[in-house]
Amino acid sequence: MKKVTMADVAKLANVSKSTVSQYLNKRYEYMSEETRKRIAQAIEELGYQPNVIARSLKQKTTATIGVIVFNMLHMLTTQVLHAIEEECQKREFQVIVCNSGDDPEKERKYIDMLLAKQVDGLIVFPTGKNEDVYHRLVAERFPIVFVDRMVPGVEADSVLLDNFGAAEMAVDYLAAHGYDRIAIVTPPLVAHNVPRMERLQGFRMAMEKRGLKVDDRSVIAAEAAELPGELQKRFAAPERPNALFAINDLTLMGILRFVKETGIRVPDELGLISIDDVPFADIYTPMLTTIAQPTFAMGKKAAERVFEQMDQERTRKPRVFRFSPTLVERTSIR
Amino acid sequence: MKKVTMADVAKLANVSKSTVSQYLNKRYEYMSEETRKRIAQAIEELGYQPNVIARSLKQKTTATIGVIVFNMLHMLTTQVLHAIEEECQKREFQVIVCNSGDDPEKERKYIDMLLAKQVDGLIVFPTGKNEDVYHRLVAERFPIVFVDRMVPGVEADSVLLDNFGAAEMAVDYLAAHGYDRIAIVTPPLVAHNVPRMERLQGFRMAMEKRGLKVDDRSVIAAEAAELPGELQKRFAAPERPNALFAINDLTLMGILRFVKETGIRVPDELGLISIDDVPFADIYTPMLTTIAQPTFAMGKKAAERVFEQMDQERTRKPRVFRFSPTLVERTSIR
DNA sequence: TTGTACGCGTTATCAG
DNA sequence: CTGATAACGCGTACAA
Repeated sequence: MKKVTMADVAKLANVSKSTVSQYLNKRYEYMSEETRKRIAQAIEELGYQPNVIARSLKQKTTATIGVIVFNMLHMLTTQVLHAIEEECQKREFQVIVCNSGDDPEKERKYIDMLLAKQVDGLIVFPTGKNEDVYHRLVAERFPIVFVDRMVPGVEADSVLLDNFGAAEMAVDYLAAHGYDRIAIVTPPLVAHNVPRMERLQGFRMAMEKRGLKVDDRSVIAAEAAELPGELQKRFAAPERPNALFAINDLTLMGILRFVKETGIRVPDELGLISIDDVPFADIYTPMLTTIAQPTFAMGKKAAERVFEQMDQERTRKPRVFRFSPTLVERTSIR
Repeated sequence: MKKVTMADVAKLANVSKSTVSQYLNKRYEYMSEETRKRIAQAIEELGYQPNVIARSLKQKTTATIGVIVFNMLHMLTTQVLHAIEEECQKREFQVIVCNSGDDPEKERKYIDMLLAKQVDGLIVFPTGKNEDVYHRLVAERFPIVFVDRMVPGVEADSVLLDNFGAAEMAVDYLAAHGYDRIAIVTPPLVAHNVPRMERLQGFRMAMEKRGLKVDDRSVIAAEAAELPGELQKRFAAPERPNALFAINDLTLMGILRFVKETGIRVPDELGLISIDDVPFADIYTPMLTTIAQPTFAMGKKAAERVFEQMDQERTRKPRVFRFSPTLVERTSIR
């Protein structure tokens, strides 16, 4: 049933495979009106569909890119993916999506599989732990771009948030609104997680610049599940913070849970700001002031860059694209 | 650089291509320990990666399935996709994700592209408007399963929520808790959107069974953006509802926006229940009572079914899998 | 146990 | 303008 091939079309149209191939590739110029029609009709009649696999084998290109993310359920991922897909759609490219679950082993395996499948490019939200693979890819000039996180030492295009700026923005806004005991809330800090560290650095610098002291108690780091408990502890101690800066939506959730449990009043007792513009931000009471990432633009840029790398042979120096966050003023800050 | 092929390995190992092929396909049995080692080493040395495309051409199978969704940003989609990906991972399959944006044209185009790419199966959140294509696929016994929505008249595996039961569950729960003027809130009703219609039917039946009257004013249908306005109107009129049943998360958002604007007190003035378990359900005040879809199980089942269809030649009669929703009791109902 | 030769469906080259 | 014929990289009878 699906076995109708170019040869069949050729036979029916009384031409050779080559001619049919020409036709399919729109090289009509050297073709009589007549044969053209015959071929068109034969194709129609047989319901012929070209076999892309065969074409790929010959042309060494698959019109496919691979995307490896570390958490499919994360909203950032979803939105960036969406933008990537949209950009690929324009080019008639398709996207293979893989979820590494932030496991370097899986990531490596996926990269291998995707390469074996001859994808034309790769967009990776990297675990950061497979430097050797990344290096090899870059050395081979294989089109690749990192998103959200970068890998220090690997010279590849990277599409990132201006994490430093985002943290600074948070502190400045909080400080400008009269909060002086600000704590940053984050998942556990691990060195290879660049955005996390950058946000922390940005926080530290901004605090110092503002003359606000930052000590152990200014940074609250915990796994999402433990966060409410951790916060309880911190708020039981003296000099409790009067403002919290959540590094991402997940920690925000933890904070909100804590707030709900204890009944602390936001924004009067506690100012709240976070990175990532959660969908319920303006439905919550109070409405949540956030620092939004331009997820769509980031996804789009990532896709554009792979394509550019594919198109140009020459060795363009890899670039790091820093995207500016947007402050969305709402009412979780007085 | 990436041009190292089986022939190269064969040459270096001093064997023929076939032997290398044997090796790669783990047919070690007919191979001396010695040659095996030589091949292994040659592969290592050259960094050889088999070319899956060539293999696919020969074997007519690509270890790839296509998934076409109508809204990548919807949470249901994300979660189902996640489950699908996970299931594919076990089988070493990969997933090409396409977003139709609920546009039948795009859907059709994507199906064609995926078939041309020789995917081994298809999972579709169908727009419902391409019956001819669906029929052709089913007639050809091409592995396909529908998710979330089904297409009446097309005999294919479908993985769906028990929409009827979900609506009934909502009404029963509301009624049991003393609410008697219940309205259903939904996006515009269009006949080909099966879940929407099923939920409406379930609502109607359940209401009648309970002896609750349902008239024009019991169903509030509007585009997400217009919803708050529509609700305003409805609540200005006499006999305003004292409970709302949101058909999905999007309409829930509209309701919440309306509630926030008008200051209506939930659950005292207004009971609230909705299908889809939004992530902020237990963070919101009051905590939102919801009817959760088993998204993960649904995605898993969908993947399992494509695989089963692929595995068995014989014509199994297509089945419709109805998944039961789960009531998550919280406090938006008194 | 290993090698030869052919086929998978297209595209590219180069005569005709 | 059209048609042989040779790749593309791999799998596999069949032969040795």
